[in-house]
Amino acid sequence: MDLSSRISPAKAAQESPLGGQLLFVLSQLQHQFHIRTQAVLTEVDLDVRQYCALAFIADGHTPTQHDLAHILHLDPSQVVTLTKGLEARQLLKRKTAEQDRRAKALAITAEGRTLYEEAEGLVSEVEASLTPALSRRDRNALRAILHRIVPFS
Amino acid sequence: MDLSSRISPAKAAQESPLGGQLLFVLSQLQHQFHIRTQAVLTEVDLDVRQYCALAFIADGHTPTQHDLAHILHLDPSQVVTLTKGLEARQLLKRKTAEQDRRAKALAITAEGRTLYEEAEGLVSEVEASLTPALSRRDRNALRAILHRIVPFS
DNA sequence: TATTGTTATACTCTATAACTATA
DNA sequence: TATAGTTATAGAGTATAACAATA
Repeated sequence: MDLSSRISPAKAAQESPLGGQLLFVLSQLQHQFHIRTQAVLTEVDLDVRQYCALAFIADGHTPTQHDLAHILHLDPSQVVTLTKGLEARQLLKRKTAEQDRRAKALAITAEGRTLYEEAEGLVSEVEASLTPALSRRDRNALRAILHRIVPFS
Repeated sequence: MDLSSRISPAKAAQESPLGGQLLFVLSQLQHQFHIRTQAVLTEVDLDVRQYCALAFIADGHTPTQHDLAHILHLDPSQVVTLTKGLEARQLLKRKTAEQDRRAKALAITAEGRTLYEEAEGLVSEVEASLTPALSRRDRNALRAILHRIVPFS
């Protein structure tokens, strides 16, 4: 079989019409971030979803489960499992919100913050390793561009 | 309840540690592209996956199912369903590859190309609508940056 | 009457194993 | 002996419906 006539699938994709579309490029990039982040987070026994939940509350603000479901695009029923799991490990607390006794206010614990900071270091390394061609300034510029495209939703 | 003291979940996420991380920003952006593309593609009765498969072969090259599985990060068994569905609609042909009779060479049909071109127009509109703050030149620059980060995998 | 969270469950999607044909 | 594709099925992940408590 004439191997020399076959280019790699990756190169073929890049050169095909698919390779020029943001839909695809973003999907590929996001996929790389996800699997590589998932891999490093095993070191702190977290998955990407748990990490994002901790990152969301790491600055000390206390959103509800509903808020978390909204920003992570999860069903509220999935957030129950997610937050209970983190609470069982003492990484966050779920306390009845005083303004609305139906809601649970999510608050990070001291242990949660410590673990988050360790995890954040690992995730930063992934970010750096996936953007080797970019300086720190370039990475910040990219972040700004991406924010400008969709100012969250 | 004091609504004025509660900011929106989206704004809270943007201002939280989460909002500064490429992992999250890319995930959000990719999610927007996916759901909005999925929505417009109903007009041509395609989903995002089918669209990507057609885009991959739209330039006339004839990858195998294995190649398609690789670039779309799908299990080979899923590609069977995907490609058979498109073949049943005469949008592509699966013919035994002459160099390797185990493999199926995927080739777009005339009808497939016509439908793809229509779909591509719809997807371009989504891209434009999601990047309103960017000129066409800026969008190309972004594509280039993203390609530079991860030159496919 | 609507909303938050919760549970149980149905549903969908993905991964696995076993197989055929070919290399 | 390994690989491409295929099928059936197991497993994981997600969405739905019904409910309790609160607004």
